[in-house]
Amino acid sequence: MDQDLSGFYEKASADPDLAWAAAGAGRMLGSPSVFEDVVKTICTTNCSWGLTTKMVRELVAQLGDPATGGDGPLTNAFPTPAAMAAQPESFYREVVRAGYRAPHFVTLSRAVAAGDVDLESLAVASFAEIPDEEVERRLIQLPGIGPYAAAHVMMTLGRNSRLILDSWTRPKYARLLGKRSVSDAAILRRFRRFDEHAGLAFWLFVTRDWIAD
DNA sequence: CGTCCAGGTCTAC
DNA sequence: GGTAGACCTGGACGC
Repeated sequence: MDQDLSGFYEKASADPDLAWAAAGAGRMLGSPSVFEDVVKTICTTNCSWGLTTKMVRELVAQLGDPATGGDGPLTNAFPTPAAMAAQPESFYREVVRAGYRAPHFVTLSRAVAAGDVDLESLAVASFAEIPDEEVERRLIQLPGIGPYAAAHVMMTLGRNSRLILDSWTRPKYARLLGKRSVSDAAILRRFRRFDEHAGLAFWLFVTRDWIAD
């Protein structure tokens, strides 16, 4: 919530389809840690939302620390990298039901727990210190993270340049335009004017109806 | 009961 | 650089 989006609002107010957002819309809610957002985002890939929440629920129920999460199993904290690193691949397949994502969770959590991969620095680094290109490059290097997932994680970091293009946003955008489908190139062109806020502009465009007005 | 596919990614041409 | 194929799961849908 501490992001300064005045630059975005300036451009949004000049766009008839997004002028409404200039009243103060615009943050993607992030998790307490980048690790948590990365894991959760992997859980959104190539599956139903129902399965996504099921996998996350299982991770939290099985590996989350009740002591730091409040009272009771429903408020467990999200598992730490170390807690996830201690589990074998079979746990992620058989208990979490993560399927082919299982080895990704093992590789990722062990790399983070061992200090070989530093995700949390991405949350505090300034745009000058680590430009979006570099953040995206590092994220895509992670197992199970591709262009879609990198864009999604970046939004939670307040890095709004990349567009979240997936099987939900693409048809939603096309539907809002009254078209059967729209190419990615056309979508990118439409939001190019928002520069470093292009991803946010696109996201607000396709989620506008989530906000009652 | 078989096929398709959902908030994709990765490998191999 | 662009693109088929494979890949876990589980709910929806057709037969």
